[in-house]
Amino acid sequence: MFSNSCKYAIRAVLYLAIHSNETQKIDTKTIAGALEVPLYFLAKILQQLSKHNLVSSVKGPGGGFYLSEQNLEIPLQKVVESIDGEDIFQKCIIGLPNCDSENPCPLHNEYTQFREDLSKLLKHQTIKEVAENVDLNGIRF
Amino acid sequence: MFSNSCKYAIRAVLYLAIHSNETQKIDTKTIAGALEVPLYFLAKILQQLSKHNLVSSVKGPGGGFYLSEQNLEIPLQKVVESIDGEDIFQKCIIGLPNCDSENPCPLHNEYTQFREDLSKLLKHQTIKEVAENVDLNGIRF
DNA sequence: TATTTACAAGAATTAGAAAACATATCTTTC
DNA sequence: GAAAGATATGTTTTCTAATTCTTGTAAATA
Repeated sequence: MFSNSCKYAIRAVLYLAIHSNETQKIDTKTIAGALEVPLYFLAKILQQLSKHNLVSSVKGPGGGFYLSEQNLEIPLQKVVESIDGEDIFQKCIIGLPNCDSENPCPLHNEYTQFREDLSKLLKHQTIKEVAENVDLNGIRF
Repeated sequence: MFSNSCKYAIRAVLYLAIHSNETQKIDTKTIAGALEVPLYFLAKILQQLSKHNLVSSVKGPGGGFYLSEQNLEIPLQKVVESIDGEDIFQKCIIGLPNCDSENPCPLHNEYTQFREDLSKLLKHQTIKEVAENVDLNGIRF
């Protein structure tokens, strides 16, 4: 479903949502250690997210990545789109170019149902909201 | 979600379900042409399916691939599993090793819902049943 | 206050692994 | 002997990973 890059991006953003703020920046090494993902690979992903203004960063001593109040209001979908492309949820599940409700493939309806469920979560909930859920339910990442 | 190989496999099997039978074999070239997929790549996939006894084949002149009555009773899930592995539907959507209902990741519940929907289709419906739906609704592949 | 120094992100390059795609040869069957 | 799958090998492309160098910032120091 998601690429590895995208999985790491989601986890990193949620991690930052919980552990960072304007005055509490976190460097790549710490994040990579906490999530147990490849350091340099994660660094690249964070740079991509930074370039898209989905996470904030400060260079230099005491610097690192963090989520600003603005960042926290972004829907999680933006993170997914910035890594895996905007059409990840629009493509046919078995790869047909012209699969839609008019010409559905055999799996179209089941898939559409899911797509809407997950899309609802990603599109309408902000990073902040998802992260708050994480806190509440003792969810791990 | 599915690999290209798996997408091609699903489409090829459904194509065979509709257009072939014991006396009506279809050669790789024809299938690849109909589905507009790479010939030699598809050939390899069909051989994998054949080795797993998910499709039937006959060599020599007039030979080709087809689905036996037995093949038609196989759930589509077997096709997916034989190409993309058995655990494709059991893995956490953001890659956490110990994500389950006890320790759910933030997307766990939404994903579980989908997994069950799609799994129902793949596991409990035979290739024959899915293919019949295709015929009924003028679905394309 | 100006300058140095260290730290951490940014950017570009290289390398390795895996997936996708292609070809050639062998084997079976008609 | 010709047709068609089976097998084995080869190439290309994409994805993932690692390295190195550059740039910017903060803190220390003279």
